[in-house]
Amino acid sequence: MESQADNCLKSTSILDSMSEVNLTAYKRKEKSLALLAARFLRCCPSPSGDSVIDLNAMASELGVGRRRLYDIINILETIGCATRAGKNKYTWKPDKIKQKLSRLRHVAYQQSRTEAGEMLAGYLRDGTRRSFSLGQLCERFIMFLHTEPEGMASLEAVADTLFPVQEGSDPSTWQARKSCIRRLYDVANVLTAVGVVQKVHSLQTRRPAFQWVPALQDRPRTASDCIDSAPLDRSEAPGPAALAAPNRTAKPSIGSGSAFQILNRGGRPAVLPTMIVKPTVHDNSHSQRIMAAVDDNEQRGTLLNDSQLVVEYRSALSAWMDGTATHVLRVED
DNA sequence: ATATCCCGCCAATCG
DNA sequence: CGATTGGCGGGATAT
Repeated sequence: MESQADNCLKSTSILDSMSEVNLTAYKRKEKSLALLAARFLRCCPSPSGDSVIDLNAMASELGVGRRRLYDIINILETIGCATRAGKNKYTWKPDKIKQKLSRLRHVAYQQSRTEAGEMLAGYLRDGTRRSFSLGQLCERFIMFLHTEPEGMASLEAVADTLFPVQEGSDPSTWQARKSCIRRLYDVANVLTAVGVVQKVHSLQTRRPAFQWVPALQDRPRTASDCIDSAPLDRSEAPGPAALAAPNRTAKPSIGSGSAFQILNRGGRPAVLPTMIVKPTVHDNSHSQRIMAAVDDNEQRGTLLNDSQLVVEYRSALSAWMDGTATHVLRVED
């Protein structure tokens, strides 16, 4: 039932049936999950405090079948801003996002990459029940970003870890990996709509990737602009500037100016980058301690050893992810 | 050609 | 059973 309403054609329509020819514009973009998720969020009761979301109402409101809404709800659930409240009913909890994300980050720093990989790998094979639940992938995706430099990674990179595949593996394994990536697109798209991540283009790889959005406020943005993004980074030569300004940066966060930027230059191995931190302000006792150590290091003109670097990086990145950072991060080679 | 990823069939699950 | 959830991937659309 409910065919489309996009007609408004003005030309032929003869008895054709549904070939491909003319008529146009079918606009696949407008049907994207990302856009639908954005509209979905706009329909969610904005005021804090829990409220109810009715799938059927939402479906008719957005003029879409329920199937797609499940994709969105699943992600929102794993992000913590919604919980099942019964048949066709969900409770909207925008205030819980930050809490859930913090938890995921904590876990991310606890386990190793291999552990993460094994988990999903375990899904495969086990009878015939190989499954990539959107929720699981969503959590893994988020945790993975937390362990990547600048909280950025391409979906292929995510798949390489979550679903490692051998060189001479059988076709079915590669097919599974492909399927994994397809799902990751779904996850990334709704996370983009929520504002947790943003699509960017890796400076070195030049390939599309997704990056964690710093300082996500407590509630999801009433996405309306988060539509697609236009990263575009033409130049190839870092040039003298060497200050490849932070690509995105939507807007200056509210009140407290969480001045914190990561300047990256030169292709570094896909590991944690070497860096020097320059303290400028400090009001957070926790990060203050971290910065002190780094500052000391700087005066000595020496670099911390690898293990220490990792710790420093993560601590600083952690603050960045939270939007509580009050220092400038400078990455050097 | 390659990167994205919409659409909806149909299998679990629920009630 | 029918209805609700939600894997999965064919193949169309965007670049």
